[in-house]
Amino acid sequence: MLKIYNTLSRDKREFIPITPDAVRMYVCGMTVYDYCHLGHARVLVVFDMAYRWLKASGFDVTYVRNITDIDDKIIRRAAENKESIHALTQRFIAAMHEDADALGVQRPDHEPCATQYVPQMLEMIEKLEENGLAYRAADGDVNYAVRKFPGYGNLSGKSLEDLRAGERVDVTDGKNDPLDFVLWKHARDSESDEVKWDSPWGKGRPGWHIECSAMGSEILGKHFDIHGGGADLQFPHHENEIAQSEGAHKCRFVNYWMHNGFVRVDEEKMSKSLGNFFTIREVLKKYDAEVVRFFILRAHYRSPLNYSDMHLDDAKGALTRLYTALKFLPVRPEPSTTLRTKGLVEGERGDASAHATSTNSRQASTGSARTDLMDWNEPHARRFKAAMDDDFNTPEAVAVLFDLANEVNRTQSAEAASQLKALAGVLGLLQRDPQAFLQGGAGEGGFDDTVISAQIEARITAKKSKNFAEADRIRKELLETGIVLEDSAMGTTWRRV
RNA sequence: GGCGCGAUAGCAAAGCGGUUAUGCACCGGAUUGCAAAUCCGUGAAGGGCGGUUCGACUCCGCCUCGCGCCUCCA
Repeated sequence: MLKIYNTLSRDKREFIPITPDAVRMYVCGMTVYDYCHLGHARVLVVFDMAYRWLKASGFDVTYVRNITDIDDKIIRRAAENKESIHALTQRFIAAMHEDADALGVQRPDHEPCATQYVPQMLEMIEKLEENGLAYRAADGDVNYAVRKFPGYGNLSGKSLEDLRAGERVDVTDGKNDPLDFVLWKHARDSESDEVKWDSPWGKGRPGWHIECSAMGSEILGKHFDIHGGGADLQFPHHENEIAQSEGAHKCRFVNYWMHNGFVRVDEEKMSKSLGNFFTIREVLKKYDAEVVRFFILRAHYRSPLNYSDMHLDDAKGALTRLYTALKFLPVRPEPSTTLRTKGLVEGERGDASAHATSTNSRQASTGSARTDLMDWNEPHARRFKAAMDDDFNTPEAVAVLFDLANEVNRTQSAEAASQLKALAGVLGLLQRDPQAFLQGGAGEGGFDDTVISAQIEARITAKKSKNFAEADRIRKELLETGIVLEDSAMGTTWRRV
């Protein structure tokens, strides 16, 4: 039984989908005007993990992660760069995909761009107007009348009074209440036609919050299961989404709200305004993408995650241990063809759901494709599943991986090795050829493979003639370039530090 | 100021009212020509003060400290 911590109820509860066996999930994605940083990487990886686990648990998942391709910062940046909005956003959407792909993030089922859903947004704003929740301000903007929505503040645990008491809310422009937010921004003369859309309220462009409400309901329906995003979106963004969606549709919007914790640098939130951010691609120059993914998954998604080279080094060492366990062992064949992949996915689904629905008969009929690949009754798998079902407790799940690695090293069991690879695969980890990972490294200079092989041969010759001084010299020389040699019964292998 | 989250061994990070988390580092042993890797073993913890309990790292209260949201932010 999967339990999810729901920000709305502030506790962990059993996950019950609206439609049996199906999950509809929406996650707030990126505003594309710059490269993604590690904070974005965390959202990508965390919800990819949730997506994978839901699928592995037998749910038919529809995952939507939007792209904000129109907003103040985009407009400003495009102007600075003297390029079109479209050129700018396309560039950074491509960059985002590169980064996400590198991190092993599966593409969502839908990746809608805000600019493609303006009609739906207009429709929603009109509904809000009809329902008496939106009004046209003197400056031409259309605003949401927050005080007219009774549940405002429920998600973030704030009351309107508390919010008003805060001195940080600007009392400006045409808002009836300082807490009201913009649904539709009127066009300014200075702005290019590229950011102007026709509307019943004249030319303009959508406010930020409306896009998620409109795209969510358009693609997933008015009421869906899971909505996620970074913890900083809890207020006001998600609070406003609720007000918009429930205000327009007059029905419940989302059942489970999930928020991931921040990435920090020196115990401070990584953010653009603080300037303490590292872009994904920057980090990937120094660390293997899988190390970064492992680093993220090794912490619980709701906890803060401190970034530093030291921690990445630590993660690399840990992942190395896992891959080392798989180094000499044959694991079951990779699903390389599409048919095979399809079979795997379906089997995964059926198998896990059979397990999830405990002891019924589905197991026999659906387990076949996957049974040889994954035995969910195996003790490690059970522990892994229990951990993941407990609000996606990946640190615990990863601990199971290490216990399995120990068993592999101890028993040299191909079954254990296969199980290790299969369970790790559920997290999007450990799917590469171990040698490729161990010998990969950042590839900053040093010897190439042929030189290394030659050196290893030379060392073996030296060892045979008991010339240990020479053998040690070669080993030391390689070590200085970051190559570690490991002798074993199977011969000498090497890896990069 | 309002609201919320957190404090676990040298570092990182989980579960759990009583029984080894896990990874890295450390120490001892096995293995190795020596290493590395691996295995076995030891050591190392729960911010402070109270309370509940036969028993608390785990529940409750208070305090201290840290972080976050209240403005764009993943």
